[in-house]
Amino acid sequence: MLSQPFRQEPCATALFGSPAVFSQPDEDCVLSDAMEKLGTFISVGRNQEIYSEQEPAHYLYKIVSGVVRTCKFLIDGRRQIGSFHFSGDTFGFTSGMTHGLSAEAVKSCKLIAVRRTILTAAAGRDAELATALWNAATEELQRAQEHMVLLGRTTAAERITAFLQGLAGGRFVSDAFDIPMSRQDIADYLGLTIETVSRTITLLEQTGFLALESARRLQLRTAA
Amino acid sequence: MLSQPFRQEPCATALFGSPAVFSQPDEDCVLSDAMEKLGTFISVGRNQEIYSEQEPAHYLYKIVSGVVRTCKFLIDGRRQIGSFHFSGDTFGFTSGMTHGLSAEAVKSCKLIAVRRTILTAAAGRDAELATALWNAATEELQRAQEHMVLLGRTTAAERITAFLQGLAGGRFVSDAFDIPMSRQDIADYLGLTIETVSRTITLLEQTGFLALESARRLQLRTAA
DNA sequence: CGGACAGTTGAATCAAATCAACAAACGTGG
DNA sequence: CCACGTTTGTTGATTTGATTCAACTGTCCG
Repeated sequence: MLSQPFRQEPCATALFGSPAVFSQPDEDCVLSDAMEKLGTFISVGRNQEIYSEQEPAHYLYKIVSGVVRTCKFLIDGRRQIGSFHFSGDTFGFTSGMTHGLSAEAVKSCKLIAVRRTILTAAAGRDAELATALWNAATEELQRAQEHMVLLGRTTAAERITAFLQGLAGGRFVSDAFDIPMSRQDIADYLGLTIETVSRTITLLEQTGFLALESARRLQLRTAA
Repeated sequence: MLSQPFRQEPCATALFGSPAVFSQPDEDCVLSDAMEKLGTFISVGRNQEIYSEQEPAHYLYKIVSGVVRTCKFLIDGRRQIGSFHFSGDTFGFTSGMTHGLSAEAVKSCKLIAVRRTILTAAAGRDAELATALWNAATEELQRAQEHMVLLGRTTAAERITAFLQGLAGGRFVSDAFDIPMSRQDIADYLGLTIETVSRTITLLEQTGFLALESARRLQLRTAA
């Protein structure tokens, strides 16, 4: 199973030492297979909530198709998107009984939902599955850690560049691709405002770093 | 086992919905006990490196005493501290074969190091330990997710406030406590500069939010 | 066609960074 | 114990990258 988007090419800007900004292709399918076997199928529409912050965490989810964002809100409405998830990804990892983030469909999604109790029970009988679960959690942790660097220590242009390269994944340069999320989603993911996102993309286009086919579709050029 | 620092009181500013900014007291000691049994004892001096980014990840560590920071560097030297760890904490979780962050002693530390292979083998035989490992990883993930909100969507004053409240933990107001890390460490943790950290602390002192006993020791007041 | 979003662009403002100087604390050795 | 250099922290003046406020354009869809 090759999850199409979000594989990271050797970073063009050479800013980062480590390669993977987003989720990688799922090498051991132990977890995936288990979820398909144990889970039930659900559909959610665009912008529909899958679960919300503070809600008891009964399920883990695997994405069959679509895109999901997980996010946190401050009381005054400020929003931080923690991660985007794509086909093949598993999300919903939580410590404790309740979700720390909410999850929403960026566009309509087909999901497989597995009860945590069932999955952990299966993991108790299957050491390989237990390891796969642990790996999935640490991979998500690693992505979060990389994202912290982006949020804490980089400029708007660097964030947008890294984000788009992550989206483009292993694609060849000059292959155009779709941006499934809105500018507001990108802004809330990168810790910026919509205006800055828009301006910076325009700037990168003028620099020749990318070419916009439409607002939601573009291609990257190698040149810095 | 009560790890002294870093328990979160109900957030005074009511900014955040969720309680735990940092590590909580270790409720199930399964992991801790296993590590003590399987691990070897090591000492590291102040600012000494425990492991570095990209290095093969052979060990997990439990802190007996001292404070550890984990961090990532950009090629031009910019640094982001991902987390601070205190007595009782376990750190060194990694997906894949190599560490994604480096770890350094903020002040001299006594650690217990356990080979990953040994720990995962033990987890294969002990479902309870496997669960404990998974929990530890997801707890770290949750802290990372909360930190992303801080880095992406809050002001300098909010970051400093949240950080100091996290450090103070469950202490009573007017109990003074030590700050084990430098201003530079705080800055690199919160995505700020030393100057801004220093200025903001001064500001919070003038506001009456806190009282500085010395640069490395202070007490919080409830009043905003 | 027209209303509602979604995205872009411009001008003014501001929070934090930068550049620079100073002060306080620390450790080391005479 | 004090002198001295070094590190760590504070404060001031200025600059700047990103935000804010505001207007405008493009696009989708009944």
